[in-house]
Amino acid sequence: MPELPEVETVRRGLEPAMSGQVIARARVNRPDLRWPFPPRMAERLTGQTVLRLRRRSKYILADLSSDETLLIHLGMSGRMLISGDPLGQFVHNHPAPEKHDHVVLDMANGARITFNDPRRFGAMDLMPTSGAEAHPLLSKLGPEPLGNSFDETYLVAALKGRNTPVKSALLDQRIVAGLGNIYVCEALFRAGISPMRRAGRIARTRVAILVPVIRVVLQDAIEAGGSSLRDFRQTDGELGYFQHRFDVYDRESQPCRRDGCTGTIRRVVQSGRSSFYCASCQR
DNA sequence: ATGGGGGCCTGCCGGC
DNA sequence: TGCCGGCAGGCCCCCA
Repeated sequence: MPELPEVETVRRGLEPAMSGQVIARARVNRPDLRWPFPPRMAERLTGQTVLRLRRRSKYILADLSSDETLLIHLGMSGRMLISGDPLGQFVHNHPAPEKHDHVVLDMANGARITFNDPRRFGAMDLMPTSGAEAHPLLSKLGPEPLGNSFDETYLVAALKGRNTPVKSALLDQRIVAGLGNIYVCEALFRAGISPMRRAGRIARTRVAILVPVIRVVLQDAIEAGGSSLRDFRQTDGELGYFQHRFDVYDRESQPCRRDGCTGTIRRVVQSGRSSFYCASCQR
């Protein structure tokens, strides 16, 4: 579900409750999500201090005082909700447990972090902090789209010779890590590039436009607290609101929002996923 | 190597 | 009101 902006929103939401704080008790309510949890996960979490919370692509990484790192992926429907009174600013107590509450972390500061994931496409794992980037889920990821190494030169080279539609190429996490269906659609609209265009056949000048466009879309979405369509919630349960700013995603048959364009947003299916675009604006 | 499709799960929504 | 098919923001794996 959550793409880079949603994961970053969750990471930022977790920071005040978790960063620098001790996990007093970890409860693991089932043996697996998408994959089995690592052995003795609850014991390995209990008593550890969370040194810091990082994000890589759509993964949250919690570095622990045990020199292990907890990897968290929200899959399609995963939520990390905070309850309790970590900073003395909330009056409510922990809510009643809900179906699909799979992992619960009680922090020594009184905060409770609940991982809820109905579809169980999410994941958690533990690995040594040193060499975490070698984890099988992380080792093949491409550059961070908000990082310095993602630039025109890189993207031109990465798309070169690719016959696949640019839509599929930008969803490929080995090319750039963190984009999903929504933000690829939105970025291609802002760049005026058709999702069906072959990745290797985009003029360099247009790839040069695409790079900053991707960055700005993601930054705009982070500032808006992500997009909430069906499942996504921030750590306080609030909705993000970037969905109100979509130009094309989920806007089939609605008018194009670009000034002066009289086109209509269309939906096509590309490798099993919906693409939304304006055929007048995007070539 | 590259590209496309299936499958994993549950929940929700629209149509009948 | 109830049932059923279709669909969903991700990602791994297999096949051609």
